[in-house]
Amino acid sequence: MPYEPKLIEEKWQRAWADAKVAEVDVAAPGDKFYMLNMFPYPSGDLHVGHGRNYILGDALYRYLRMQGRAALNPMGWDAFGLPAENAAIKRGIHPRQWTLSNIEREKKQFLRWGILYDWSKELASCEPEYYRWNQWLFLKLYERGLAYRAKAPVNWCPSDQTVLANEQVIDGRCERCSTIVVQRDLEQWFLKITDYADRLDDGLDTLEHWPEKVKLMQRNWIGRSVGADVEFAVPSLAKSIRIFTTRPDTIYGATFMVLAPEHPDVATLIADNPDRAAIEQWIAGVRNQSNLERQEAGKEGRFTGKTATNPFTNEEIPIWLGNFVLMQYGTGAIMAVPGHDQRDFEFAKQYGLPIRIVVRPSSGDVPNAEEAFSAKDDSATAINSGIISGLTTPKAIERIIGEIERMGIGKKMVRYRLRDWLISRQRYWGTPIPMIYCETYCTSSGIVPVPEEQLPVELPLDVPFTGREGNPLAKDERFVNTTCPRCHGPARRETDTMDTFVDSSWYYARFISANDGTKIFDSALANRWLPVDQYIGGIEHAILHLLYARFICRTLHDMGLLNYEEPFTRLFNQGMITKEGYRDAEHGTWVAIADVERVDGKPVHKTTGRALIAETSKMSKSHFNVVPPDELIERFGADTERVYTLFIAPPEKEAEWSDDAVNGAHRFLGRVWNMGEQVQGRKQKAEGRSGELVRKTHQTIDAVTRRFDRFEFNTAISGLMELSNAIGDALNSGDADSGALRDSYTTLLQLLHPFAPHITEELWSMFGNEGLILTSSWPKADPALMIEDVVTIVVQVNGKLRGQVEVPNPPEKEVVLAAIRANTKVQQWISGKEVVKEVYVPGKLVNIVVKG
RNA sequence: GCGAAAGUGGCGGAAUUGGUAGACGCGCAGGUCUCAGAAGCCUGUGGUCAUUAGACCAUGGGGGUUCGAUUCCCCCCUUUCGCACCA
Repeated sequence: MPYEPKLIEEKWQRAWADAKVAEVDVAAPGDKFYMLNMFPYPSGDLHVGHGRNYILGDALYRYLRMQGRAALNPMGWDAFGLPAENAAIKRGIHPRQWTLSNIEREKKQFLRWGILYDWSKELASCEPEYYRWNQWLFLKLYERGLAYRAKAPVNWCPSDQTVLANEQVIDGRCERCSTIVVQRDLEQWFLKITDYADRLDDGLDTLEHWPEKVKLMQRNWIGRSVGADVEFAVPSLAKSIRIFTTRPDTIYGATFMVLAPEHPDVATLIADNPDRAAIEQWIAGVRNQSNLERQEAGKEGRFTGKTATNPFTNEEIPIWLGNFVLMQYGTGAIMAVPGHDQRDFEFAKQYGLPIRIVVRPSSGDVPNAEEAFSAKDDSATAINSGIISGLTTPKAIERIIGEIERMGIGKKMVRYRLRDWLISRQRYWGTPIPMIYCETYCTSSGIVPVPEEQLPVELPLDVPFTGREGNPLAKDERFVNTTCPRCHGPARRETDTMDTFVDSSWYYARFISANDGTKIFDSALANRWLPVDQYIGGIEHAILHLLYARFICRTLHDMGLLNYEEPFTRLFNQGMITKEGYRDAEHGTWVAIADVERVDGKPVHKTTGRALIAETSKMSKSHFNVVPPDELIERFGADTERVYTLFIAPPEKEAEWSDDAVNGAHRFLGRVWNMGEQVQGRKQKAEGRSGELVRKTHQTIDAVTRRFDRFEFNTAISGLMELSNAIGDALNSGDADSGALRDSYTTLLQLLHPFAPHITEELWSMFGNEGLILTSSWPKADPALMIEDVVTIVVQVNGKLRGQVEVPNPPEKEVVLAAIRANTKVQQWISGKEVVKEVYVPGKLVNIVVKG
């Protein structure tokens, strides 16, 4: 019978589903292993690039099962978000309907791939059963002072009438309509992640099994800087301005001060300046610029007309305003040390401000006219710096901070680049923020939280989607108008919804109690099953999602709901799948494959004849380079796609999809299939000649197991190909008896099962085995059976390969050297020469060093 | 600009601690089966020279350490990714 995946794959998918093999009773005892693929946004069609993530997770899941672990592998849907709303506007489908039908489609795709999830714990963040706990979490954060409302400059799209997240701003424009994004001051809800900056930074050190790259990205994002706050007196106004610096040791070189144009003291400073009107106009111009425009404008500044006193040199230094100083970082004011900061240097050059050298690099080189010496050089020394002259940089910093604190003008300070998390979205398809504004102001702010027992604040479903006028929620009077829970007077509901990153910051815990309508999750169970032992997902979530999840996990810890601070013990980031696509050589627009033809071997557009260039990039609809799994599965089967996907490259690396190379994986499975019948048909004994096959089998068990543990799926599969080749050789040569062949072959099936689950279940049952191969035990390698009878010792002369000798295992030095003396080829290379040295690496090689 | 990772055949990629470079697969070539093709199956396949035996060269480039370097150290080049006026 030929290998026809179509005839067997559905059958086993049904068998696994009927047996509910992946369902886990979280209350039952067992050697738990919680693995999790990042839950996807249900966008509709999945392609083979998406498949990589889930296929490798499923391979791991099946391996763990066979190892006897109580493996939990749940799946859900990150179901709120912008595309659903856009679909509603464009095509008149309700976001909920659009989302649910996408979920249905994607779920079918998972089934077709043969992926096993515990669907009894399925969740979707757009359902009230889920988002009511999102709201509950928000209330708890509010109670603890971790959720607050404040006016803040935000990205505002004037066309879509909404706030945009930073990641929705592409090159200064709205990702949806390409309108230039402007900064606007709006009242928004924030979560106080900055309170946890230190703990989030410190926690990274405990994450041994996270990729260094991700930890580094998070560290940079948090941007912890140790320095000092220092007050500079402004004598003419009888006040002082506070600056933050990481290099207080250069304070003797501070020859001017620069404030952000938004700095609150600016108005006072320029109040009596004759050029006040012009300066104010300049400030207004800067404030109106987008961040992008502001940076592209280059460094610009204005003199306020006032001076501050450098507390160490006692000089009066001018106070400037500068577009390169950010109000959101530090105190919005800096002491400028143009001798040792490149930015200050450029500004000083531009406006003719004095530059003073106060640090000598350890190399002794004096700074040149082109740049400031700002490198981190721990052995540089302070010069022209009064009390700290002669001290190395670290010592000088310590000393000067001591002096600043003694003088009472400042103190050591740690600051972060990280900002508080803005979670308000003027969008419909998200979790309503459970807050009420009392119109009679029964509280001082008028803000009253929705009482817990009134949750969930449900998203009304029958709202019109017209597109251009902002959030439909704000227009729904039935939703907006309510009564104050405190004073029962008239009140209005908050109409902003939450950033969907809130939904995904705690879902991993909800899976444990997915169907519990009484609480967010059961703490005892969560503490047993969490943290997640293995988290799998894309590198694109290296910062935001993972940082938010680590933050929320800590707040849940502080509420006493969880007894650990890090949600994910091990993290794995799979690489992207890429494929060649075509774009117009001139305009760069992507062209559908159907419109490409080759003329003289060069790609051109079929109808316009324009020249095209081939370019390999991330698989995506807009690049017209997606490979849909359906056709592939129809032709080769899901097992082939799975094996190819994992064989293509190491899983963490980017990999280019090749339609040709898929054949190789299919051929391999075809050979395994055909061998099954041959192995079964083989009856005779070939006595005592099975050693080699047995050895290869146990070596393969050992190698594949080790490679699995290290996520080296590509080499695990190549090892299985080697074993299958060895079985094929044994069949052809008749060198192994039927028992050894059977053992070796069924071992191959078990080792192959995590990669190719359907074909291996089929062959396993064909061999008359009881039960599923999935629930069989992972083979164990017997080290005694792995040992070779004979080992090959490599002989080098002066480090060059000159021959090899075979000796019985374990090799003895005397025997090896005797064999080498008997080897004429090797002797030719050393005869007549003086042997200086013989290096013997036991069991591996001999290197003979000769002279002359 | 700062930071990180990576450069190995025509291609994807292998190579425990420094110890036979190129496993496994794709592609290609030859053969076999077939009326023919497809699919199988078998053999070969880094480069140069040589009829062969074999020799030399070869892991981005250049140096170094070592009996021995894809692997360790220094310099340079290229590519990819992240951050980007964060004081």
